[in-house]
Amino acid sequence: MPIIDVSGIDRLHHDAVNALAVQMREHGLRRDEPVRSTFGLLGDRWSTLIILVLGMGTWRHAELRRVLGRLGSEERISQRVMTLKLRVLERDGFVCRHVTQDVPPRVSYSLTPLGNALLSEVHRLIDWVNERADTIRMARAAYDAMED
Amino acid sequence: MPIIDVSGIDRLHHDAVNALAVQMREHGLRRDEPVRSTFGLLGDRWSTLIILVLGMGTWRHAELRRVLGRLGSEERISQRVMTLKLRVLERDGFVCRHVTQDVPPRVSYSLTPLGNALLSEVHRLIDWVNERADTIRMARAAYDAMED
DNA sequence: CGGTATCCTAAAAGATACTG
DNA sequence: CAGTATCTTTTAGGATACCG
Repeated sequence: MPIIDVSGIDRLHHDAVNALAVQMREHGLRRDEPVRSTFGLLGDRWSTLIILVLGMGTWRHAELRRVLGRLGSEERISQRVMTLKLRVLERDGFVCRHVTQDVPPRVSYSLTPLGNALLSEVHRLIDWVNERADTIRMARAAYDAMED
Repeated sequence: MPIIDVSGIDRLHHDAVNALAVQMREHGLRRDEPVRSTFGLLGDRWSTLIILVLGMGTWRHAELRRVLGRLGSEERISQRVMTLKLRVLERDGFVCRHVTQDVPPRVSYSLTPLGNALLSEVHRLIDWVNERADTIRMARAAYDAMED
């Protein structure tokens, strides 16, 4: 019994499509489930950078913001977006938020063990792409040149 | 000689920040360079799904669009966006586009060897997240419960 | 059939001002 | 200091119509 309606889909692909459909329904490939949301983190403008910086240790809010701005060349992260991204990372268990009871309060952020594990995956993926960066750049040049 | 202006940044982090800054300038962590653009693919709404489906073999344009729509539950990918995403994937060398000289032309898409290598990384990353999906879900539940 | 052009909506991100 | 609220800009994505 097919999981998805395969009418109009090449017979050769029926089984494979159904297997993927099962994976999507049962193994969290839907939006807002861990797989998609984590992939989303990797792709957004700041989350991966935040994880890389927090990989160096614990940071105060203000310092973290400064260094993110400096790393991203001229671009700065707005206070609003940084808080937003840190909240999501904290909610998913990648980032830990420490607050002292001083006035004004001192807030600092660091990676959890889960966050450090994600950092390893990020590093692995960065290395993977870098090993192929020239291939990609050449493919781009070839494609752009072919556009007559 | 520091690569970035470290004034106002905790002394403890100077060296690490500079190392990351070097990596960002020299190893493609900037926007539109392979690392960031590839991470972007992983995070967007359709590219990863396209790679997973093309991992099953060669697809005609119309069929690919149908099956993507079916997989994403109710959501459909618009023709415009599918062409757009496929173009980017083709330009970067992940996807191969075949055109026959029939009238009307028959266009089909498949993964290149580089695309298949990326597919492996995607699968690895999906597995990594799935192994931790329950941890993430529990972190979310705890965070949401704590919001008084 | 596959692609493009045009227009429109929604989501992400930035700027700024204000608060405990 | 860190966070929130409000407003604006930017970008991603969708709907539709039309073309070769």
